[in-house]
Amino acid sequence: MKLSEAEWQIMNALWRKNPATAREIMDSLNGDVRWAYTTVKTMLTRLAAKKAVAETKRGNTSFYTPLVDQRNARRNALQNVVDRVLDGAVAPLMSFLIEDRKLSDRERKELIRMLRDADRKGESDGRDTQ
Amino acid sequence: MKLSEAEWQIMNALWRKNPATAREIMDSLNGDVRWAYTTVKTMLTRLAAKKAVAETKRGNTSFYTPLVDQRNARRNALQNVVDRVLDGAVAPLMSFLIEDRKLSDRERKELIRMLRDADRKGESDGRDTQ
DNA sequence: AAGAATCTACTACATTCGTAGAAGAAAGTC
DNA sequence: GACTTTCTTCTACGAATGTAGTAGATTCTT
Repeated sequence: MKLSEAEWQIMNALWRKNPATAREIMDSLNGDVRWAYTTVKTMLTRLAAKKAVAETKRGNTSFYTPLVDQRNARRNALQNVVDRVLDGAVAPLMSFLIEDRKLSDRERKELIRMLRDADRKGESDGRDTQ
Repeated sequence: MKLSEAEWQIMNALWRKNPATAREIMDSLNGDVRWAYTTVKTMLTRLAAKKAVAETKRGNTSFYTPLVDQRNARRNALQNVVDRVLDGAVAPLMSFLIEDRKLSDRERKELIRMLRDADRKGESDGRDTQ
């Protein structure tokens, strides 16, 4: 499942509120996105065509629901970025997280904790993906 | 500077070997990419048009050089992914790194170290971006 | 019920993207 | 020098993307 940037906007709105009508989605789009109602409808129709969302009618109004799992979709997108953009390396992802200071103290500490856990696990089964 | 997926392939090849001719780039493209020579040329022409690469002629052959900084280009791309795909959150980036086990033991340990450093820094200036 | 507001389905249209092919010029090979 | 290989520049072309407009059907409002 490959989504365009505009489609991600819609999906993110839908994941936030589900199910939702086209208008609700339009209203909950992120700040810098200002689309005509019919633009939103077009995107939804396209997403329905590629089975990324389901469309259910009640009265003359359609309600939309995501059919793809958010976590999964994101993982695929990230993997794609690693492959295509980062040329397969995850190191740039780490520097992005750390050097570009996208993390709050809380996030940083949480990440350290998660890593320690993974570290313990990694040692026990001795895996080394690199 | 916005690059398409195909353009990333070219740029990554160019960053690996710089300067390079169209044929060298073609030959050093990543495994799953098999483009006709003229396809590579087309991409290079387009990249030159958008000032992402410079083209210099020697004899009847062009040599190409990246004009955009790799680190920078990647950072922008990642920021864009965070904004559009991850809806502004970095948490999914962390789980991707950790849960999807993209890290070798070495990378994991390195990451922990980097985080500790950043952590110390974060404490001293008391910043908390979240 | 008449008019206003809202929905839907269809159509549109310029750009960008992926992916070359053709034809002619230049260079390498024997 | 003739033939082969390789480069370059131009042109092409369908699919995907971003971004709606129109017109007709429905529903709400008073």
